[in-house]
Amino acid sequence: MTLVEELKWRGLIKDISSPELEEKLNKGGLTFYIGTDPTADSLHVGHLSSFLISKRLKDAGHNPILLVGGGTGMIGDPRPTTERAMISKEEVAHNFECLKAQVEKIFGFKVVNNNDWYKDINVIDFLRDYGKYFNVNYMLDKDIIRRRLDTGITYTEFSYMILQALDFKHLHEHEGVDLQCAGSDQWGNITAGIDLIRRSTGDEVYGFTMPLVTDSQGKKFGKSEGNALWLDKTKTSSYKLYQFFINVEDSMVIDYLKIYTFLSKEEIEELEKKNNEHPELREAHKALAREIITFLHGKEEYDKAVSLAEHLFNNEFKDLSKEDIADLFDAQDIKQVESNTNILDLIVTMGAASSKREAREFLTSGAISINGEKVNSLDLEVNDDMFIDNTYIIVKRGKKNYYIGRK
RNA sequence: GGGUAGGUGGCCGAGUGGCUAAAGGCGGCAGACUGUAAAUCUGUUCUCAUACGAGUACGAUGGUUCGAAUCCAUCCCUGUCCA
Repeated sequence: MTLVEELKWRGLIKDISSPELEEKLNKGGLTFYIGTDPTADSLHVGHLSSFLISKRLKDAGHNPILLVGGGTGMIGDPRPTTERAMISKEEVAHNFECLKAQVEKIFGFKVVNNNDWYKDINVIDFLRDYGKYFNVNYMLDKDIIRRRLDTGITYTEFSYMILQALDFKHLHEHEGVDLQCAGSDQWGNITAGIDLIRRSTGDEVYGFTMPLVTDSQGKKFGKSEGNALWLDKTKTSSYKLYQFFINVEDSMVIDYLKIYTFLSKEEIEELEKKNNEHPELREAHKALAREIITFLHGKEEYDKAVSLAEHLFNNEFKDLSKEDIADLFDAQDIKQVESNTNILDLIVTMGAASSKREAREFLTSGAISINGEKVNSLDLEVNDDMFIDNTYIIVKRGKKNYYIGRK
């Protein structure tokens, strides 16, 4: 299977700038880049699919560069709906440092910052050297701009595509970059860069995008309870990642294996078969969680997540020692609590409910368990006997939300 | 600058003086059923409160009124048309 055939099989190619790119991809030796803006201090699962492409291309003999947009991050890539809130320069700088460190650690690729070349371009040069290559009619024709015309878009965000085109050109001239890949929402920005380079230098460069990863409802994939799943394990524990992937819908799990893992076609087809015959075993889900967590955080973190899940879902934690619990849970997830308090207060201080009123609601609807036993009583007093190994107390809300308290 | 249509709870969207903490849908949370799946059904969903009640809220500020998301004034923002 050639690289392009594999990428297509995995469902990773949506738009491709020209047919000749396929040949070049199969041949190897291209220098390419992929970019992201420092809008937060960590990448999240939503970024993962397109970042993994850089790994696939690298393994096939291409040379990756990761651009973290310290400059573009201060402008804001237009979203389809509304204007972005601006991020302070200090925050962008901070986020940049975090992302750089993270990306180097996980992917091990060279990281560049577009602010390094923007800072020497003044307004007049910008308008003369780059602005002249962009007809406003051309810009208005881009899908993302058109969608914003009825809700409004500021000049700042309107200019974003010029900056990204400029990035492509800079990297083409200074780093030998001939290819840009990204998520499909970036297609307009990529083609803007290809056009700029062709018109200003005559060189032919390429781009391709991958489809947005969604769930079966067509919604963006990669959020748990509405929150992003961060690739920084101090922000999202391996256990949470494990839970997320193990709970993926059956109908999507094979697609996700193709997108998010490096398992071979044969291995994935084998898992597909198992998934069809015995979905309740969730072999495919387990493989998905295993591959991703091991890639991101290592085997040890993965084993820890599995062990924790087994204990929790088999209700085995009563026999655990305090050392086991301290080992299984991340210290950041353990809340300090006091004995001899009312159950309502306990639930609130542990974060399982946001107010006493809500805590009451959960208790009366049978959503709360303590150390594996359902609690309905509103006026239960929490005493020393309820702490495992006289140290920890485990509150469960709903089916799979666990909260750990330490005395 | 002028005309015009708008700005409602996380989102969409009804509501044109009291019965409105504000219909309905989506999303979220919880329960049942399951396989920690999907689908379905049920409850819940501004904040606080042991369900009494209180506080905040319909772009902003002021006003009319016993009473305003609803009327008036000024301002801000968005679309759209004209210049």
